[in-house]
Amino acid sequence: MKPETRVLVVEDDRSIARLLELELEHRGLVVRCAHDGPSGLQAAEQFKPTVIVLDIMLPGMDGVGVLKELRRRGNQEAPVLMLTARDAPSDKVHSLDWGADDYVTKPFNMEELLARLRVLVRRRGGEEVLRVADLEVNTATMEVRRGERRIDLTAREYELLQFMAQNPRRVLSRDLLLARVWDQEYGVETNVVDVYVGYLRKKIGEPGRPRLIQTVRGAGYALREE
Amino acid sequence: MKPETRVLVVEDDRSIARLLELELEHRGLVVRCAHDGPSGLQAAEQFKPTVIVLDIMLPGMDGVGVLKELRRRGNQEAPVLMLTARDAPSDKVHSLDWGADDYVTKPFNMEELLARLRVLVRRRGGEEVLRVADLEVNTATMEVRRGERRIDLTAREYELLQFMAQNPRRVLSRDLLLARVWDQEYGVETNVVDVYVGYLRKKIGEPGRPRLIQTVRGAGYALREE
DNA sequence: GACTCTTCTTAGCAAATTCTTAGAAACGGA
DNA sequence: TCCGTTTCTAAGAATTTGCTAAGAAGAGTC
Repeated sequence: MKPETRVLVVEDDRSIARLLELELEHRGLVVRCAHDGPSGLQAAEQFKPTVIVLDIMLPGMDGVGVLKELRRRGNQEAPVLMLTARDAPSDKVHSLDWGADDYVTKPFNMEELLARLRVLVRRRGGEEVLRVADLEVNTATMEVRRGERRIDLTAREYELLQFMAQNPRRVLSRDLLLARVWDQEYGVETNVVDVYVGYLRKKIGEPGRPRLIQTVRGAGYALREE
Repeated sequence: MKPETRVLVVEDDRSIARLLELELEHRGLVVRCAHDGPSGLQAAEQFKPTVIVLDIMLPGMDGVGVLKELRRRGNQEAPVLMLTARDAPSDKVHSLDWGADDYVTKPFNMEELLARLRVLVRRRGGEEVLRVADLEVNTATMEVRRGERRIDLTAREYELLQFMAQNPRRVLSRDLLLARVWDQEYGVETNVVDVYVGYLRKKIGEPGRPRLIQTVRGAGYALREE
């Protein structure tokens, strides 16, 4: 997930909100919390989140109301993940119907929530095509092309390339890549990153053209032209 | 929902019928009520509804009978939402089996009923025939063809294929497919998806042509040409 | 009750992927 | 240029993943 992914959590239960905030921040996301409908709406305007986690039960205005209002305004593109109570099955139908993109029932499993969040972020805008020079990464179909040529990547190779394409020009340290692509804790001794950069270079390289993945000695790698 | 959406309610309990009528009209739908099977059938002919809400328990001829007759006539394209009693689970199977498109158990939640109705209407109004290469999936008749060849699928196989056809080219993870097609909670360990993809491949495959359902190793499956 | 059809599980094989290792190559400061 | 450090890469071991056959369980049908 992009480091600059912004998550708005709208949840009146402070301890749940706090838990979410900590977990999400731990994953490198930028988090903002709101504890009722109106402030949630306001935050959606100001904070411009990439994705919104919305509790269906809120004081003042319930989650469905917030959702409706968000969709009515129309300027709100962020996908919405609903938090619903286990014993209110009709809510699911309802919220999906009003434009929620997915839902998780409380009490939720954090891994599941993160997984669903990741899906939403990835598919934001439906078909997101990342471009660097003549390299294209389609995050919906997971297709990678270099000019006309289609490139087959393994899962890991793809994840690495997608992450780099989401952060073009930026120098990404091995530690960062390990954390984001390999989910590794800090301080593991390995050179997988180097190895995979090697794989990618071999696959996306065009003879006679400069490499897109550049080595920044002592710092890491960067995906960029020239 | 489109304002010109026409709903036929076939329900012998006058107060329930009336409630539905008011609620639906309040949402801008055009409503007609019938209180027994034969007049329901007649109304279906004359009123030409977009969608039919049908009680399974009716005097004279029960809902399943009406449904059968509707489907037998064939000129009746409208999707049918069944109203079933809570304690008659076998009815559900029956009615879905006879061509009902969805059902709601009584006593029903009005919001849920509306949501389901909306889904049915949208499905109708939307693309009826999904196409990927020379594969056709008719969501109205549930017919599947590959070129000239008609393909017989089981219910599950069909649901899986329809979902994939509704998301062509896109890589669909096993988790997503489990959630959408199997209604599974997150985190279940199973390989049903793989097995059913295998079934589909065997049925929709054409010798000497590349498979339409592609495996994206480590990620999921995608329905696409080439 | 036997038969059929469908759904789903299990288990084992085959193949692809992931990651480690270790030596080669490249780099940059003196 | 030389040398220590960093990066690259080939090769192979270990693990994971996907596919399929076979069959159990359940429901419907004759």
